[in-house]
Amino acid sequence: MAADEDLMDALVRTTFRVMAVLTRAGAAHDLSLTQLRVLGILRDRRPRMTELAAFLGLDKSTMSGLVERAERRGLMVRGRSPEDRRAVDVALTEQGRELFDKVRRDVVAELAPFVGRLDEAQQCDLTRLLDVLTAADRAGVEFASEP
Amino acid sequence: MAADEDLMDALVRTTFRVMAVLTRAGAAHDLSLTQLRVLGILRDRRPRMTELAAFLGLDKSTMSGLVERAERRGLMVRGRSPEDRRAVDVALTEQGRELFDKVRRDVVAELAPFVGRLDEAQQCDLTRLLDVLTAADRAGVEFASEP
DNA sequence: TTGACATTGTTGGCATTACCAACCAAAGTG
DNA sequence: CACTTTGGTTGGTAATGCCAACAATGTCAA
Repeated sequence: MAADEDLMDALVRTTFRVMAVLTRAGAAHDLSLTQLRVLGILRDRRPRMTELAAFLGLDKSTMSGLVERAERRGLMVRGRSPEDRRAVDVALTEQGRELFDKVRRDVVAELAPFVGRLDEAQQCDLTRLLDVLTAADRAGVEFASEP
Repeated sequence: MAADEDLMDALVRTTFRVMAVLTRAGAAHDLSLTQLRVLGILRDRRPRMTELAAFLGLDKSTMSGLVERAERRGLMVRGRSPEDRRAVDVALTEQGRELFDKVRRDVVAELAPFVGRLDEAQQCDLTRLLDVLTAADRAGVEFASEP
């Protein structure tokens, strides 16, 4: 059996498993996977709507609704850009940041049992391999702080 | 910085990246991520509705709609179980299997550039590490054929 | 055997996600 | 100043997913 296809299967399996963790952790705080991701992106950025949509691979109109609901919940704010009065900048509120950090802690706790199956050296190996895998196109996939 | 949190970040990043590939490959054939996953599960199983819902972590009623639409498209069939006349067995049709295989090929092609960044030895290492990570609870996360 | 209870799946109602097409407003271009 | 492009919103539709309520079976105790 081809090594690369085995790897792809493992990647897909892992993806679904991590997705389940993120979905559940988000849902515990009434956040969809997408909303959670938006919060993560906004954590260290202040993009405009179109940028955000491009990051996520979503339509502009989808972003409108997404941000609108999050704003109504007090998690984000929209403000017209000073430079370009058409553009809308999106930013986290303090409340949004706190909520994200809370969910992030839950995620870390839920992933711990899995990660704990590896010893420290293996963890480093795995991290490095995954970094290589996703290198050079990490745009828009940030969830956590920074490298 | 803690090795385990670095790893979790890498895992989440990878998850979003693979998810994007799966979503796009599915969408190219009018399949949502969830539907694609259902097809994958049915590939070597013939579960009843409740089992399927449990696999996916979804509500029974969600399954009803999901399977109903897939059946209307000719991808699956539902049949009352012979043993328990309340239960409904779900199975892939030939067409469903073909569609899944087609999408799977697309996914393999789209993942190839990423996987190709690793040499064969690294691929094996990564596969093994991911297998350890998701070991013992691979239920419901199968996408591809079999270990 | 019958009556209480549990399980299986469907239905209806709702909010969210996501797309597209159409639109307004602001910016850039000739 | 027209003309086009860009940035976002709105309205319409379909799909996803939850919950509560329900019908039909199955199970088990009295």
